[in-house]
Amino acid sequence: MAWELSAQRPIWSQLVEQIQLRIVTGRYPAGSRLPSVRELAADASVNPNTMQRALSQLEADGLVCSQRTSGRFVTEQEETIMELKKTLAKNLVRDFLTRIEALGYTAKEAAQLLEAEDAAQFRTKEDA
Amino acid sequence: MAWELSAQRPIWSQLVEQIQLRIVTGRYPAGSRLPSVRELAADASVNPNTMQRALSQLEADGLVCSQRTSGRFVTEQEETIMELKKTLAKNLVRDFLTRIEALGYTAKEAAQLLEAEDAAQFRTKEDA
DNA sequence: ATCATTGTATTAAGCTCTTAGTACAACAGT
DNA sequence: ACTGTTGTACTAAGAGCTTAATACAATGAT
Repeated sequence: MAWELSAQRPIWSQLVEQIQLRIVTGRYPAGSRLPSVRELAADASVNPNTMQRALSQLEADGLVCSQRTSGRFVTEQEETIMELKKTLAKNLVRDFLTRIEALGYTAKEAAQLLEAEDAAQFRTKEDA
Repeated sequence: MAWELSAQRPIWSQLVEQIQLRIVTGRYPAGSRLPSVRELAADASVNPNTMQRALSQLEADGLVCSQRTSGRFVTEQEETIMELKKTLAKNLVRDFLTRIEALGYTAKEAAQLLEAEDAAQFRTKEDA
């Protein structure tokens, strides 16, 4: 999955989310070394300062730690990562429920919409 | 539902979404007169210019129309409103599916998470 | 006719975000 | 010892968002 950045929100914030995603999905495994700030920035077509800001945030959250001159590493505590994954999922679900109910749908109807959309995506993939 | 504004995204954009919500849920019925720009701005604790920008966007989308000096009115075409509701719901579902799958969950697991969270919310409401 | 209210427009200031460019100390590899 | 890479820090500029403060023409109510 490449970097997907929108101008509608702070880029550094989107970078935080997408690096989190790469960590919880194992693309950046626990304890592994991250690409350098400059490398990540170039890959995302973003200024190094912006990437640095995102990484500082991740470091403040305890998800990565920097070794000053040898690079930056993902935390070795796999439990922290699993917990993050659960939190992200729970927030996603909670936000979705809040929004869909604000629109006037019940949770049951939301589940039906979800099934319908999933089936539609499945068909699209099959056709491809 | 009061105005819920975050500093993380452009306020005018959030105002657009929340006014859309008030329209599709019938709080601002089709054909009805909206509060004045200044009134809405004061209610949302926002600068009139910011509210004006949101309303201009809604007008460009054909959801409201202004009568220059007598006020602004919700479109009378209820079909437009119903269509917006469906579109908003579909986008919500699609985005949720995309994000939850990016986290590593299948659509089925997502549905289970949804049920679990809904049950949790139900319990919370019962306790209150 | 008068006056308040309507949408709309304009200018200025302050803020955050982003980019660009530069710089420095600490370490690894040679 | 030297060189390149590392994270980190700083300044400057430009863009967008928000607020503040006005201003104006058109209309409705009185």
